[in-house]
Amino acid sequence: MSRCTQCIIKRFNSLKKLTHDELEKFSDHKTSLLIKKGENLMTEGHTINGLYCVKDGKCKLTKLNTNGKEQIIKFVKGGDILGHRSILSDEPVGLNVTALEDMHVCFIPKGDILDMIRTNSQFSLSLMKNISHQLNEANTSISQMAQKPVKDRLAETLIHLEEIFGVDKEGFIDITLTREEIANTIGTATESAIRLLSNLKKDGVIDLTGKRIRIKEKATLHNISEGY
Amino acid sequence: MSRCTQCIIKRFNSLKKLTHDELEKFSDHKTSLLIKKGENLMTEGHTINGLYCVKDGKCKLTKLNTNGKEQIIKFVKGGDILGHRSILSDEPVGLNVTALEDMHVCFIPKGDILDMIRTNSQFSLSLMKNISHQLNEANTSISQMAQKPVKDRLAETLIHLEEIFGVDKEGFIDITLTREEIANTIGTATESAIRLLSNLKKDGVIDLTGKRIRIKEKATLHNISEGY
DNA sequence: GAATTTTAATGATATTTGTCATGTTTTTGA
DNA sequence: TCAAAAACATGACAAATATCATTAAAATTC
Repeated sequence: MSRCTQCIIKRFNSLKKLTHDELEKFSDHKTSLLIKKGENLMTEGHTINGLYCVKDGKCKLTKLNTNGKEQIIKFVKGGDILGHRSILSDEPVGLNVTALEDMHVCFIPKGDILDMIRTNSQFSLSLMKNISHQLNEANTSISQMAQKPVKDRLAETLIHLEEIFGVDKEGFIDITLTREEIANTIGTATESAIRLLSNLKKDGVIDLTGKRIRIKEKATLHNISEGY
Repeated sequence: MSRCTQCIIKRFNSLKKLTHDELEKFSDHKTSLLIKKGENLMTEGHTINGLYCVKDGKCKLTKLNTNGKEQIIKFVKGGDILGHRSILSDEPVGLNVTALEDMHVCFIPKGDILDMIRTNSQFSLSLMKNISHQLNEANTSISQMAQKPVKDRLAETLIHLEEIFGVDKEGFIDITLTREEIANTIGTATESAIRLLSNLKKDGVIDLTGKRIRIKEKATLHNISEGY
């Protein structure tokens, strides 16, 4: 099995704060796994006993509401880590993590992570920075969900998706989502999301080819996201 | 000036993980301040260089949206700490902190906090736990804002306010908020909040006496919050 | 303590958003 | 490759929520 020391992915997350020897220790205990498209890596309410490092693939982090509706809280791609919030707060997992395409992830046991936090304060600080940043993003999201109309939130989401996943060679946002998933991201009915996307296309702000979305006028989209 | 070692408040937050000597060090550098009702302790976008420990008083944490509307993200009372998210992620403050009544807070410089994180891993873990918990709460909040109707969110908020602030001897929730602040918490128009509160009163679920709110039927309120 | 400002309340109405129904297109899987 | 299922699209309508206008009540200030 490949070694963490050789893995390029660690450069993108808190594991970059570890020394060669520390990484070797992780390598000895880690397991690699493949999560196929549609499968769950973590499930809301369950307990996990370790941290996941996403080598590649894309996933959605969701919450099931009391009314049975799925809310997409966040998208995660290769390079990110998952599960640290749960093991740090010693609470069950708060979100479902579902693969949007096949994913390769590594699992590092909780004990190793906690040991490392005790001995490597740089690692510790990096994890705190990560979660603190996420908390700030979440707070912004609360505000936008509460105050912005659906149209504005859709515009915001499209820009955000392009930022996270980038674009392919033809300029389409490099993620495939159903209209329902887009609706569940912005917190609206699927039909509303479809209608608003159609309008944006009609207005020449975006291109739609099946599930593929290309932003044509980012400035306009940005204005819409701010209510203009 | 009073010493941290003598302060009862530290029992309620991460400072409880510090030894007597460590607290003494904080005491030497800390400053106490009074924030009067209506004044800001922190302002969105500003930089702070330390952590605040709230000795007593209550405050609201808000965000100003691009459309000029205020969103209340969280309520904080004596015992909590503030500003750690910002200094840990090395980002500007993300929220305005406004006193809802006079507050006494202590300020501990960033350098002392960061030093302590490096040397006391229990303190470090406690801070992580705190932020991780907050992140989980924020994610839940996103989901509820996005998916639940205003009425449900109001019911949820009333229960939440009672949990945080408790009740006075007559059973009224021990916090004074304007209708506008309640509206800004649940993310709706002030008129809508007023109407829904009046309905809850008419239905005998709550009592309203001016700004004072008493929950009469918590079970009913809980059902409403889940859409029944 | 009277005047002024802020807050609360409520009706009328407009807008936004959701739901239901229906048909089409695309994707999936035997 | 064809049938079934899922996803997409759109119209018609209903429900939720916001906005505007007005009045009443409460709090603040001079």
